[in-house]
Amino acid sequence: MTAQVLSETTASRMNPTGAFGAIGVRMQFAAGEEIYAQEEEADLIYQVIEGSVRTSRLLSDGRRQIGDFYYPEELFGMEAGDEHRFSAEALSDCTILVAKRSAVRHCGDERERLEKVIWAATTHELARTQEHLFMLGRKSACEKVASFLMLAAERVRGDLTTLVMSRQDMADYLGLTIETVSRMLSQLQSGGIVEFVGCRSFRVIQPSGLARLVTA
Amino acid sequence: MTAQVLSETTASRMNPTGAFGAIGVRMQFAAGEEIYAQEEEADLIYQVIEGSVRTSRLLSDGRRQIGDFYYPEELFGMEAGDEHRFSAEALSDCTILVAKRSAVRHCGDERERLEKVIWAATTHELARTQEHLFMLGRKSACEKVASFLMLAAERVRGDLTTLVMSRQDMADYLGLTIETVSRMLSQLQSGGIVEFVGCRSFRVIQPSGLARLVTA
DNA sequence: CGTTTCTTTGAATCCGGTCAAGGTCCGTGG
DNA sequence: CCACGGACCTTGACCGGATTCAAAGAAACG
Repeated sequence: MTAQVLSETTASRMNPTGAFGAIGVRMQFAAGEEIYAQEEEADLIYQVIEGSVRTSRLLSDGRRQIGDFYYPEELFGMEAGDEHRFSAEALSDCTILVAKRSAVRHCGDERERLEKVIWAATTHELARTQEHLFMLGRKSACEKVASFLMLAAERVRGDLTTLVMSRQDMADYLGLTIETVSRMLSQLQSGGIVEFVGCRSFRVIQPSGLARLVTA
Repeated sequence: MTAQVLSETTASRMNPTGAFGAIGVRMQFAAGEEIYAQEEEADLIYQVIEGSVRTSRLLSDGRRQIGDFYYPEELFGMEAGDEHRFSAEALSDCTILVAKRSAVRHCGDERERLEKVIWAATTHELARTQEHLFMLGRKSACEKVASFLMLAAERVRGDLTTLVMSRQDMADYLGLTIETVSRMLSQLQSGGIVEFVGCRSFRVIQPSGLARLVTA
């Protein structure tokens, strides 16, 4: 890990309201850099301050599954019961707040609040993972891609949504190949459901049409 | 829910060491009966005492995804951030210990222990879900079925493993059809990897062959 | 402006799904 | 005790959606 650790005082000066306040340390990661490794045991918990992060799991033969994408303010790294099943990498250059879980215990009046925050993030993570699971198990390629776009669009205010990840990342999140993702995107576009502006930004033209494909 | 609620004193007499001790209530469910519904909000947490349970999610068009299977001593129902994304049904006749989460808070000296138990179960659940997610996204039909058998066999001591679920349940857990599951089982059997004794019990003949297919 | 990387599109292939038939296991009742 | 019926499981033939392989096009970068 070649990431740069900022001093705790600097961190506090820059963002005194990060989820972990005094016990967190800021770190910088360059795009593509690993934040933690698969099978690494860790007592750490992370919060995105700036940039975005993906968690992924790699098989020896190169197959990859992406767990999730994380954006500013979101916590990640909760799943380490004993060790991480997924690794985490910076999608873009980013700033991450890192805190030691065991430090929460010696945190006095903050303790209660911090435990609540971590608990909420963990159950939220579980819910998201279950949603993702369902999508992988029972949705067609077209429904998967439509769901993905819909989720991305919901994160944004304003009608233009920009994707922070590559087609390969989308494919590995959805359990598809890049070619299939690309084809489905073209199909959704020629069907008048969405419109792309360059390959990383799009606009939903027919929300109802998109919603129908998502099949909740 | 037509399940029968046993009195708390009866419950305590029958199993004084259930995870939730005093605050738990025993309930009986018949095979196939629903324990809680999809989208039901609940502050409850459950422990299998006897029998087995599956969680599942149904789409309006009939597609179903099974979340997981639960066996005696295991906790389930943790994912209700706000509401359940999956329903839970009894696979066989079973006895379930049900406790109110909010009751844990007023539990005196037991509180610490109970919170720890629930926390452990939740992170364990998250880890299992991630494992399952990976399987659905990136494994072939054969690898999925092999993984399923391996997991089932690991739960058991002695060489004969009995499956508590139908082929349909397996298929809906693995994101496949019953026909494909059946074909893969036949294939594993004719390849000398496993041997079935009736359609619900099997024995692993070649552990290394099975492990190779699981592709960790 | 050239090079590299990422994305799209097309054609051929293959894995898993669909449809259909037959088999097995069990419980019920004659 | 055996015959019948229904639920579950297996197998086969065919089909189709997603992958693979290949090439062209677009975008990012120095």
